[in-house]
Amino acid sequence: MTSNPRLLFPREQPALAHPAIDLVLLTVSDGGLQVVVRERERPPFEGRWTLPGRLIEEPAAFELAMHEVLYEEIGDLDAALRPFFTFSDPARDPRGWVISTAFVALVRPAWLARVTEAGLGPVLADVTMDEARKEARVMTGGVALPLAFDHGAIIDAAVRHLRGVIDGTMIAFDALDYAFTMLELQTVHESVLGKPLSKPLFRKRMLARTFPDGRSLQTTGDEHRGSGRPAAFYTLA
Amino acid sequence: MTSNPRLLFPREQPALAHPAIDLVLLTVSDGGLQVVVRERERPPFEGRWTLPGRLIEEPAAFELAMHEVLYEEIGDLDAALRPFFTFSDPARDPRGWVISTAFVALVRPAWLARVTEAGLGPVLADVTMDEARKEARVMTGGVALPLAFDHGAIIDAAVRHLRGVIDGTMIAFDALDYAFTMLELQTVHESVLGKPLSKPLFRKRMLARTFPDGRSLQTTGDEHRGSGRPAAFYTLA
DNA sequence: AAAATAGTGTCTGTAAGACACTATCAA
DNA sequence: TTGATAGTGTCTTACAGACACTATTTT
Repeated sequence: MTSNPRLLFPREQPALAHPAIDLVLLTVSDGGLQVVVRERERPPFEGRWTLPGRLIEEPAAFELAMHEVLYEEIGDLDAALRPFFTFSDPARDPRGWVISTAFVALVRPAWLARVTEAGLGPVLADVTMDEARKEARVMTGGVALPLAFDHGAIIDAAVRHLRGVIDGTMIAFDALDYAFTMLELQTVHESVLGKPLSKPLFRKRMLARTFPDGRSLQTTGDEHRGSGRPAAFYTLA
Repeated sequence: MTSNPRLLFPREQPALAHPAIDLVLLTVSDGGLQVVVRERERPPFEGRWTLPGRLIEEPAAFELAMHEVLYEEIGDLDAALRPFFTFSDPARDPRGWVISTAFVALVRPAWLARVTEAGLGPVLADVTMDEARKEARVMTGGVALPLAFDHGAIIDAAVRHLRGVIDGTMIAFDALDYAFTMLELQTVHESVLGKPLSKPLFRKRMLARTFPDGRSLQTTGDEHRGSGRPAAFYTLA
C-alpha cells in the first residue's frame, strides 16, 4: 500500500500527515505511579526520553497498530488500552507533521518486569504530576529524565483522563493481579488520584459495589501475610 | 517489514494519511436532539448525508481547523467544541486513508437558524439513538436520511460522550440562551440522556449546585409566559 | 508486651428518589 | 371553572465522611 493518497483527491490540496501512536503504560508500585519510557537514540531529542510509540507504517486502524507496538515493547499484553486524545500540533515534531493518538493503560507490575529486566530497553520511571503546569515530570531514583516532544503533556493528559474514569470503570483492576488485598486496590486509586482516601469508606464502597460487568469483590479465602495482621485476598467474581 | 521503532524517518516508509475533522453540532428543540448534516454532492456517497467537516489543507492544530469549518458552515460560533474520538479505520473512506478527529458541541437553536434558513445548505435532522447498534440514525420529517462514511457511528459516539459529561460539566448551557427556564434546562439533559428525569429532583439538584466555574443558577426576575403558569427565567451568575 | 497492619461500628450530614401537593396563568 | 404548566413540601432511604475503636499477626 504505497499509492499516494494525494492523487485520489484531484480537486483539493489536502495536507498529508504522519499518523502515529503513543502509549502511556502506567503501573503502581511502591505506592506511586510509574510510566514506561525509553531513551531516544537519534535526533531530534537524542538522549531525551519518550513514550513507547511510533509512526504508523501500514494503513491500519490505530487499535491494531497499538497492539503491535505493545507486542514489541512488552512481549504480550491484553490490558485495555483506551485512546484519550489526539495530539495534532504541527510543531510537536520538528521533522514534519506527526499526528499522534495517545492510548493509556494501567498494567500489572509483573507484566512490566521483563521490561525492566531487559536492562537496555524501556525503564519504569516515577511520575510526578505538576498540577499547575499541564506537564507531568518523570524521574528514576530522584533524577529527573528530560522528556522528548510533548510527551510530558501526553502523560499529564493520560493521568487526568484516568482520574475521571477510575471510579466509574474497572480500569483499576488492570493494575492488579487476579487476587489482591483491599489496600492494594486502594493504593491504585490513590496513586492515580494523587490524594489519600479514607480507608473505612473506600472499603465500604468497594464491597457494596456491583461493577459494570456485573461482578463484585469476593474474598478468595487466601491471605496475604505481612508484618502485621494478615490481609484478605479479594477477586472479582 | 522491519519494525524497529527506533528507526523512524530515515530508513522506514511511514504511512501518510489525510487528517480530517468532523463536527457533530447538536441542538435541542421540540424536545429532541437534532444534528447539523448536509447532502454530499459528489462521489463517493453522492446524495448521502454527512457531518460538517473536511480534509485539512494546511498543517495546523485541529483546534484551529475546527474553527475554520465552523466559520464557513455557521458563520460564527464560540461554543465549546470538544474532541472526543479519532476515527482511523483505513476502510472508512474509499478514496484513501482519512484520519478524522471528531468534535462535538451543543449549540443554541438560534445560532443554527441561519443554517436552516439558507435552504440549500446544511439542515437540522432529528437524531435517533439505536442503543443496540453502535450507530445513530437521522431523519427529517419522519424520513430517514442515509448517512455517508461512518458518520452514523460518529454521531453515536458523540452522544454517548455527552451522556458521560453532561452532568459534571457546564456543556448543557451551550444549548441555551443567556436566560432559560428550568424546564428548558431539564429538556436539554433529558434529550442528551435519552430518558426522562424527575422534575422536583432535577430542580433541587440544579439550584443547589455550584458549577465548576464557581457560578450557580440565579433567577433573572423575568418570566416566560406560555399556556400555563409563567416560568421563571434563570441564568448563570 | 509492643509494633504493625487489617478490619469494624457508629454517628452525622447531605443528597437521591418517590410522591403528593399547592400556585398562577389563559381561555 | 377547567386545563395547563410551574413550583413546593415531606418522607424515606442511601451513602459520604469523620472518627474511634477492635482484631490478629510478627517480633
